[in-house]
Order: sequence, then C-alpha cells, then structure tokens
Amino acid sequence: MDKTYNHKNSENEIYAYWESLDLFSPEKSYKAREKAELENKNDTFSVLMPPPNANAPLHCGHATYAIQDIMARIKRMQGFKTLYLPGTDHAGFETQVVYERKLKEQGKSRFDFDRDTLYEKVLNFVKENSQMATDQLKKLGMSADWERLTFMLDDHVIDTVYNTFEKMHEDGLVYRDTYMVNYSTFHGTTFSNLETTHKESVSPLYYVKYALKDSEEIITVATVRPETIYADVAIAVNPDDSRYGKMVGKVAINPLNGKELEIIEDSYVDPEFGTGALKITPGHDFNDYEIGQKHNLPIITVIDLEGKMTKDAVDVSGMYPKPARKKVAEILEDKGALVKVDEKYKHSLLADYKDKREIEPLPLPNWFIKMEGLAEEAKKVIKKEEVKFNRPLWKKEILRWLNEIYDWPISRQIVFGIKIPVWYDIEKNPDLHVTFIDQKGVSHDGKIENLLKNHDLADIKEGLQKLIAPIGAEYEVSRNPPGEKYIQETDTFDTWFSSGQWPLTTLKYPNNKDFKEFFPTDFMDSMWDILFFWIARMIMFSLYLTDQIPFKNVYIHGAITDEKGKKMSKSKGNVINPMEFIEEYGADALRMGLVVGGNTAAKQTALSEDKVRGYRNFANKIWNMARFMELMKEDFGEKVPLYNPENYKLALQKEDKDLLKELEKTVTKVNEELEKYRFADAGNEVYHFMWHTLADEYIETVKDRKDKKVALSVLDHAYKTCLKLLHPFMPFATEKIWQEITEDEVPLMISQWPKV
RNA sequence: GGGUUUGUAGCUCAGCCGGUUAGAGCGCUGCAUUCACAUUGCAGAGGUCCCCUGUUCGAGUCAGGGCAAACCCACCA
Repeated sequence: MDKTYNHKNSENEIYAYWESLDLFSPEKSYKAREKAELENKNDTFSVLMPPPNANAPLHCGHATYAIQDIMARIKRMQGFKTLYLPGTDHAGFETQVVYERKLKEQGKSRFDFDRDTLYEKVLNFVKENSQMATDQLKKLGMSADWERLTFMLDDHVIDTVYNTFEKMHEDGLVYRDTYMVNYSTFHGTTFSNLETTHKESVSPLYYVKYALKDSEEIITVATVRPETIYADVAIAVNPDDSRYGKMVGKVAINPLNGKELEIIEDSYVDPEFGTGALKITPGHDFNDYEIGQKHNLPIITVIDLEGKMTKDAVDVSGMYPKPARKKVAEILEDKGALVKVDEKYKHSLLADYKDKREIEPLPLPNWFIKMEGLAEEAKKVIKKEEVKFNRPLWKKEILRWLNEIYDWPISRQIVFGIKIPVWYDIEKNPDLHVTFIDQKGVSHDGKIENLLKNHDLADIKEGLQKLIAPIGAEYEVSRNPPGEKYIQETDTFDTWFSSGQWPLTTLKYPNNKDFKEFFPTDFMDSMWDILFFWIARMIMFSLYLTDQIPFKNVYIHGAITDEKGKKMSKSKGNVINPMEFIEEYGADALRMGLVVGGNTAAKQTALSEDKVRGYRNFANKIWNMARFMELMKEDFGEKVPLYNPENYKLALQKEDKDLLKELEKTVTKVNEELEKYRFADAGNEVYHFMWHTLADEYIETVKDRKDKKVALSVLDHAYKTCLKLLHPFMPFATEKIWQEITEDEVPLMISQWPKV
C-alpha cells in the first residue's frame, strides 16, 4: 500500500469497478448476493434523484445528493433490492434563458426563428451538454442505475404527461380563462405566483386631478403608473371616508381621453394612503382586477405583449411604459391635471425570480388546473403522516400552502417545453391571433382569417411562432392534428407540470414492472425551496392518478452556504465549485464535509474548505490504519484467522473486550441515528470511534501485545466493521481499502451491513 | 401585515425525554515525532449557553416577556 491515500486515482478506478460489476442495477447487485443470507430479501427500497438541469454544471447544492446515495447504499447493504433512479430535467424556462443569452452573443434572438426550429436548436444544445451533469454525479459517487436514466423530454415521459392532461381535461379540472397573470414582457411568458418576487424600489408617485362631470369639483388620485390612466374604468373610495361620501355615484372625467369614470365605493381602498381615492385599472393591476370583477367593470389594456403601449394610449402609442410615463406626466402637467409628484416614494415592484425583471400584470388567456380537490387529498395523507417529513416544520409549511392554494396556471409562452396537446380548428376560430415567419424570414402577425387571404396554411404552420386563442375558442385535446385545418396551441406546460409527475414517469406508470415493484418510493430528498413547486405537486399528481402516495419519507435539507453562513452568489464571489473540491480533496471528503461536518436538516448548512480538508485527512488516516494493520500481519508471519466470537472468548484480554464493547455500542448508535435520518451524528460516531478509540488507543496496545494473533484478529474485525459503517459516507476510500485488505469477499458495496 | 426558524468556544455547529464537571470538528498555543500516518501524536487555553422573569429538588434544555438575525407567505395605488 502507498504511504498516503490517493483519491484522484482511486475514485475513478473504484467507480469503474462498480460499473463493471453492474452493482448499481438493483437486479444485478441483488443477484450478486443471492447466495448470501440476506435479511430483507423480499423487500425493495427505492429513491428517485431530483433531476438536475441537463445542461448546467453541478453546484454545491447538488452535493447534497450524497444524502440520497447514503440511503441507497445503506439499504443495499442491508439486503434490500435497491433502486436509485437518476434523471435530468429539461428545465424549460431556465434552459431557454441560457440559450437566449447564447443567441444574443450571436446577435440573434428568439424572434428570428419559428417555433419548431428554435425548439430543435435548444434541444440540441441540451443534448450536446447533457453528459456534464451525469458525469459529475458519477464523480460524486452516486450509486444510481444509469441504465434507467430518465430525461424529462423522453417519449415515455411526454406520453404520461399527455395522458395526465387528457384525464384532467375529461375530469373537468382543466379550464381556460382570461386571468390576471404575471406576464414578463422581457421573457415573453407568464410566471406563476411562486416564480415572482418583490423588489424594493423608489418611484415617483403622481397626484393626478380628475374633474367631475358638470361640476366644479375635482377628485385627486395618487398613482405610480400614470401611463395606465388610459385604461382607467372607475375611481374608488372607501365607503367610510366622509371626504368623498357625496361624490359617490358621480362621474369623473379621464384627464387623458375624456372618458367618463364612475366614482364607486370599495372597502379595499385605504383612506390613509395618498388622497384616499384610487383609480381603478383592471387591465393592469391585480387588486384593481378584483375590484373590477366585483363591480362588473370592463377590462381595458393599453400595454401589449411586447410591452409597448397600444394605440388606445393615443399620445404614447408604441412607447415602452417607462418613457410613456414621463411623457404622460408632461401631458398632465400641461393640462394642469398634475397636482404634485412625490419623487421619493418607496414601494415594492413585482419582478420575476430569475432576472428580477419587472412583471406586467396582464389579463391573458391561460390554461389552468383546478387545485382545490387535489390539495384536499394531499392534505389528508400529510396529516396522517403517510407521507412523513423529517421535521414537523415542513409538514406545517406544506399544509399552510395547501390551505391557501389557488388554481395553477400551467401554460407558459416559451418554446422549450412540452407542447400542450390542444388543436384549434381555423374555420371555427377565425379570430386566432397568429404570429409566423414566412419563407423569406419576414414576420407576419394578425388574425388567421386575414392572414389566410395572402398566405397558405402550410406556410403559416411551418413558420409558426406564437398563437393566442381568444378565451371562447373551440379546441380539441389531441396529440396529433385532428384534421387538415387545425393549428396546435403554442403554449407549453410549466416545467413543474411534468416534473410533478416524476415518480410516475421515471418508473413508467402504469404498466411497467418498475412501477409495480418500486412504487411508492421510500425516500425523497429535496431542498425546502421547492417544497411547494415540486414536493406538494408530486403528492397531488400521484394521488390523483394512482390513489397512492409517491413516497413515504421526505427528507428536506437546507441550503448550502459558504463558511460564514452566507448565501453563495456569483456577485459575492463566494461560490464553491464542488468539482474543484473533489479534485483537491476527493468526493469522499466533500460528502463528509457536507453531511457529517454540518447538519443538513437545518435550514442552511455551511460548507468550508477547512472542513473538507479535515475529512480528506480522515480518509488518509483510515488508509494508514489499514496499511499499518497489513504491516503488522506481515510481521506476524502466519495468516491471522477471521475473528469469531465463539472461538476467541477465552483468549480475549480486557482491552479486547473493552474494544468489542465499544464497537458494539458504535454499531448500535449508528443504526439508531440513521433510523432517525441523523446522518451527521451517525457519521461522527464512526469517525470518532475509528480515529480515537481504534487508532489512538487500541492499535497502540496491539504494538506491544504478545498474543498478536488474538489482537490482530480483533483489530481486523473491528476495522472491517467500521469500513462497512463508513462506506455509505465515504464510498470510494472504503471500497479501495477493502480491496487492499480482503481477498475472497464480495465488494464492500454489497457486503452485509453491521448490526448488533 | 401574517408566519417560521435561529441565538451555545475565535469559526461552523451537536447537545434528542430537564439530571454529575456543557461537547465535536476546524482554528489557536506549547511540546513531541527517522518508529503506519506532519494529511501525525500528546497536552493545553478558550464559554455570562443572547437578556429578564417564572416552573422545578434541579434549566443550555420547559413556560412567559424582551432583544437580535435569517427566511417564507401576502402586499397599499
């Protein structure tokens, strides 16, 4: 054996060794131990890998996948037929954003391509880079069955997603509605509430005068968005506000376009804010939209999907809202309608979570799923703890969200995703608004009825970019065109609509053998940030489709931060690349640093280089313990027999008995801690026993022992037991050492897990 | 505005059902080391367990109040 442990060579070599023996396959690893006395012979254990983005390198958070791998390795060693099923995600929106940045570098944008071409381009980009994520997961030591790797856009996944949509449609859970959505004119798509955030900002607050019809009176409102005054439909005051009581029911005149606006009462209005009078613009504000619905007010929009002012905003038509705002303020000033401007007004602006770009609330046709019934079922299994969380906190959180749930907008106006399987008959829907590029690359836009006067339907379909069907449009749910004169919906599913079905798609619900054998799965690990996005939806989809829970235990881990507990971010320059740590200290050390050096169940876990270095030293320590043991055995001359409690009872010295007792305690403790998913405590037990009891104390006594045969066989036994306990945490080093010190035994990975 | 979590050694954190003298890793100090490992060993320093009040024979742990930090949800034009 070398003087020090070399993780660089060993890790690659050992992973290849496992692969060559097919040990990641539940069937093969199970077979390899067929003759052994397996304890849980007839039981299976399954854990699904949360799919990382197929085309991005792994970040530190992915190193927490070690938790899943630890569970899989323990169960495998305990004799369970164990499936750790890996996969990758197309990450629709994320990927398209990345690809659009790439296009921008080439001086192009998504508008230069028709839908199908753009989709192909993005897909190829993903395929070119998709090895990256899986290669890196292998470097981390994941004992996943790569033969079963599922990609979110695999045919069978799309097939399941379509089946689900069809079933939901038949069950009346799918509807289209004009709905106030979070629309990003920058990204050209809708976001769900979960995907938006608020950012602090300072904007001018304009106080604008509205004259009352046939009267000298005026009413002043405060607004940060004067450019939407064109879309005002009413003015609201609080019913208890005595200042305005006598104005209610009267009519104000829109200072920009002269339209009449009724003054209405609504308790939503805060008399304390601004002037206590609120302009109602249902087309551009969520609260106004609700008030508008309540009072049956019309909806007017003056901003289009490209984010420009429409021709209804006469003076500023074609401008973007920000410059339009300034221009409108000038116009109001000229008209004497601008009372004052509070330049330092602080408020929060709605933005997308990804780029923090402003969100434009717009009433748009969208596809929705009714959530109430689905949420009810999910709540039941969570309350009964059929799905059990590792901390009570997460149970509480997920129930809170399920209690406040609202319908889920599942359509996204992006190209890279699974197309919604819906078709529109062009003859029945002459109002379809279509955008397409003709063969010369010229973009056309308009109602299908008009476009067909100058273009062939085939050309329109070929160059199709975007389609917006009016709310009442007739449609057919189908995977294939129902006839010649049909155009497919261009919206795609929200990423979470497909990943929410991950347990079903990966196991090939409903008829595949895997589904029958491994569903419901046993263990699901995820971070709290996608508790609602993903965990909750998987539970709902699974119950809806199979009446079964998708997984029995959910382990929610925390965010990985830098050594000071600060969030890693590129701008702070404190991002740790897991691959660099693996290169420098080894995957084993990284896994230990994360899972044993901190508490992964906390809301956040700090990872530091010092910690990882410490565990690299530990790997070297156990390597040298083995090396020393081998040297002592060599010195001793004859073959040291395997430890057997029956044969040795009488020959044992006090220190042997003490050690064996300690070993027993350690095994018990480790099993207890793991039972409770206390990985750090379990790992620490082994760490401490090996380094301080076995190495610092016992080995020192062995050096002077006269009955070396007894001592060495006790040492051999204790050490090997520890290697097994440590294997799930440090799979590479332990397996490598196992190869060095054993001869005829099965690989450590499928050896029998120690118990008392 | 509603909610959650956290506060213990220089740093990151354990301390689980209330029970001797409060622990670990890293860091720090001193010494040792041609003997498996300097990626080592031995020894050591370092704590108002955030503050106050209470319950208790006994509180880092339980209850009430405060202070501080982080996060989640909602969001006033």
